[in-house]
Amino acid sequence: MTWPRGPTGSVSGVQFGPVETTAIATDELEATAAATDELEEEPDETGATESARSSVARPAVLESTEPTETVEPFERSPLEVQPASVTDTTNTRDTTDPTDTDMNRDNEFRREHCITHGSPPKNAKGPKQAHPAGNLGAMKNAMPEKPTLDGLEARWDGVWESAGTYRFDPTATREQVYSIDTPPPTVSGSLHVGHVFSYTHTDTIARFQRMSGKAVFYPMGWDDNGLPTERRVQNFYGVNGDASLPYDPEWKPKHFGDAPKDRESISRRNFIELCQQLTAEDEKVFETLWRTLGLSVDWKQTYATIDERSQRVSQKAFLRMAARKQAYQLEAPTLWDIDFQTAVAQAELEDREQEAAYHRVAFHRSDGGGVIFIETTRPELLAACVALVAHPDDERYKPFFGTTVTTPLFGVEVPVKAHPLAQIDKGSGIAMICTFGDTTDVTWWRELQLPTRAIIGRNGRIVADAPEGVAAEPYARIAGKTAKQAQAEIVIMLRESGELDGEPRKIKHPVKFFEKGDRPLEIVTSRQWYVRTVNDREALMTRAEDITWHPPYMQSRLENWIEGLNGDWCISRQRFFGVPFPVWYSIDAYGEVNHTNPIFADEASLPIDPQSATPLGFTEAQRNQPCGFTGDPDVMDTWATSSVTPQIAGQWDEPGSDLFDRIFPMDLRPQGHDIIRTWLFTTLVRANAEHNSLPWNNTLLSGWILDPDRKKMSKSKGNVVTPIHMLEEYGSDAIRYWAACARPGVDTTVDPGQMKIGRKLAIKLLNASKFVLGITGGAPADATKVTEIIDRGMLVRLSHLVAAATQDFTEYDYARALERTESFFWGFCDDYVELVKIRAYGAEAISLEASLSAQHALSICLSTMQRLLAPFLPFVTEEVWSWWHDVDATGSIHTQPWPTTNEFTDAMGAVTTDDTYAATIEVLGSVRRAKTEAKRSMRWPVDNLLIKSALELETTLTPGLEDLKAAGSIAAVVFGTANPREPQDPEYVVTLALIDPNAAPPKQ
RNA sequence: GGGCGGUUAGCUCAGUUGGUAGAGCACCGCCUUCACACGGCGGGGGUCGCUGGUUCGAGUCCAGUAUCGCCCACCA
Repeated sequence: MTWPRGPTGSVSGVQFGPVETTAIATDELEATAAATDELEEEPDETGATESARSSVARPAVLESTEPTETVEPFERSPLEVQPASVTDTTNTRDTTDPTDTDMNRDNEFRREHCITHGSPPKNAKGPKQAHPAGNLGAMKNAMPEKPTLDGLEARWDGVWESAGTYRFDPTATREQVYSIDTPPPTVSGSLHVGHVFSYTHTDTIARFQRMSGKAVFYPMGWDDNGLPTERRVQNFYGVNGDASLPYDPEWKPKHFGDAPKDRESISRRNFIELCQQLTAEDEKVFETLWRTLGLSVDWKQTYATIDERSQRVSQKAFLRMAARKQAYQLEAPTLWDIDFQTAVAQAELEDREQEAAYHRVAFHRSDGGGVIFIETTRPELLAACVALVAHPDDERYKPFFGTTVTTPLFGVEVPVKAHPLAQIDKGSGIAMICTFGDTTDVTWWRELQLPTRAIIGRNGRIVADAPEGVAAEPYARIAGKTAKQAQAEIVIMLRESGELDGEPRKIKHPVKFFEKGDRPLEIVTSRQWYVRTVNDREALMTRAEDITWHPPYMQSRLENWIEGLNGDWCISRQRFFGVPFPVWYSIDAYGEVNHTNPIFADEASLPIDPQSATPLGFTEAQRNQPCGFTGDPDVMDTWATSSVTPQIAGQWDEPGSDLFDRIFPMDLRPQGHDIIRTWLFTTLVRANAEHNSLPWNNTLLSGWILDPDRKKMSKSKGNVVTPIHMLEEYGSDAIRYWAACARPGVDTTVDPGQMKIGRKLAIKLLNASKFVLGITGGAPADATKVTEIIDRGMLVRLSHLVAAATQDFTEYDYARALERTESFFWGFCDDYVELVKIRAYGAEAISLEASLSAQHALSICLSTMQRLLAPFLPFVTEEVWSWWHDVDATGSIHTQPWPTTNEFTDAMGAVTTDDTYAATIEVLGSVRRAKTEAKRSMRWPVDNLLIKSALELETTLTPGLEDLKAAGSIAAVVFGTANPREPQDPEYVVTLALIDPNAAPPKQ
């Protein structure tokens, strides 16, 4: 056996205690110290005495047991943790003189071994016995005997609300503010786990910014505007809105959820009141969810997209656009949903694969020279045909350009035109242009200056009267029919006339739908309000580049969209529950409405409803009368309101308020990537035009939530998981953990496994906090007390973590910050705490300085861990923080400063590396592995640990050797030189020389 | 048709300047209750979609390609 070459007497300030006080367990010594000397003392068999003996050396209890001159560990009163059985042995402690002169090293190490593996368990028992609930009341917020996550949500949500923890400071300057353009959820929609997912991402950022010292402006809006709400109100109350009816203040709904099919017609204002009643209920449900989830929203900063402010802001912004000529009105072909009977915008389209059939139809050449075959999927539009078109280079049709043909059945003479959009290889290469079958028709119609022959009505049926020049008799057979019925009839008629060549060929092709609609869109001519976007393409593209995108690749989504813009933004909708246009039109003496000179409302009068308000210079009696006026019947597109959410939340409309200037341009727009072309784009359009600015500097895109089959979750698919159930089952912190693990923009699976891990982490934080605070007594950390190299090494690591996590958050990579912090935290629990807990408890042989060093390092690290985890696990971190901080006096953990590396400067002293700490836990891991391989408990005593090292590991390891020995129950450590000829680990080989596999397990 | 992203252990996913493949879960084994059994320790498991190229060296860079998903498009 090699003699230890380690330090003599004192190791890094660890001073060996007097021999007389050493507790020795006989059995352990017999089992493990066989190679060393005989025992010198009898063990003390009584647990109580052991406990007492070990406890007396604990710095944490000294102050409250015996006022001695040697110990003053805490600046303020620690826990009352001394065991009842404490005896006056305090003074046996000798912290000044190692006096090892009479001892040979063998004895010294053996004794140390005995102490460390014999005492700590009993030591550790000390606080547990000594922490009756009554005493714990001395804690700021009673640390429970058995910590639990249950009930934390309700408890802390209440505290935060009454304390105003998340209130925005309206006096903060723009530089001090961090403002968030929170997405207003559609309250009439169902709650689902996707909400929880993406809002959690935002909340982690908000909490980080708040702790970083920013005044966080984090409002909540409710999107109760638009069609989903209308649809619910119609079905729930059994009513229909009718803009032509007068408001009836006495009117009350007769049905609640049991409405008959024939609906009652009510005025727009009555209808809107119902919408507001119903959505108010929905908002409560959402708020409950958000509070349970722990969103750090300022609940004083709320709005609804249909409330008075939203209407005022929308109308004000509209009037300004109209004044700038950015908004204009036009009668033009419009994308039209025949069921909702409203115009829809390009952004609200989606393609759906539909069954269709090519019908090969003969057009007779007017010169009598035969027929030209076209192929169409919409033969029912034959009566609406205004031209044929082929590609200018198509040799087959070149001869016919400029000539005319006659439409089958209806006998209309139409020109044959050339246009580059016509595709040579599609169908027969020549297409019929109808007004209007699709958007290409509109392009051709406009660019080739063709006449209009509209036959599809706003209800989707063929209109009653044939357009001019169309044969009336055949037309009568399709009039009044739906498109589908008309198509069947036309096929019959074409067969009868022999102008259908062959049978229709079935195909599948994409057809444009309104995203909320059930039947394909039609294109009808109507008068609508538009906002210019196409002409601003370049400016918008520049704005898109100026936004910082998280993740960056999402930028191309917007650029794609901007490049593909093919028309201005149609903002008027022929619906009821929305923001009305603050516009009237005069009516001339003949009853014709004058649309060219709209009468705009005065900004000061907003919000107004032109259906009930009277324009200046008119009386209400003149409404809808010749020489009178009429109100614009339409409402704004939901995105026309949503696109000014920064202005709404910032109270842009409030005359005396400077709030808007303090929060705009905002810092962050979080949202789903599915609404880049709508919400993100339109907000950009509005801010660009109105403020010549970005609406916000960053946008954070969340991914989709997928069910376990990797399908997008949606209500219609019936695979939606109710978030409330998950929150109840796993706890809010656990759900937040799951959400925060997902990188920005990454589609994510609902994963109960990940939620369990989050719960595990939260529970671990409870227990680790309880344990550490049990050791330190909850005293505040004092960086100057950290002296041990091993403690400083851990803090070096911690400072790296803080720097990295802070950087992650700055880059909106909350997930990486969480990953790092979580990983460090488990290492802290498994390695550092295990390594130093015996020293921190302060067994007899350990110096006060060494013990305090561990205690204060533990305090520093615990405080840092709790704060770093606070953005992710707000409930459990507040709970454990409250155990050792007076939350009432010094505030919530969520308003504490975010950790900075400056906090560690003093504590780290001159130590700049974690070499010793790293090497020590590395060796400790090897010891564990060896014990596991020997199928022994981690507490199994090791008599002699041999470390063969190719490098000078000894020097590195020495400062932490006593901790290593204590944590590994190791009596002695021996260093050897590695044989360079043996294949081995490049750094070292650990051999547990003397585990006696036949020995009995250590006695309890 | 244009664009974007994914493809790494059975599963869910990391892998930041190219340098000996990672985590958690699941699985297997061990340790029992001395903060935590809602625990601890350890182990097995991957030719990083495929093919080329650059390089001393490629999961990482380049060029193709397959496949899944998404966005966009003038889809007769």
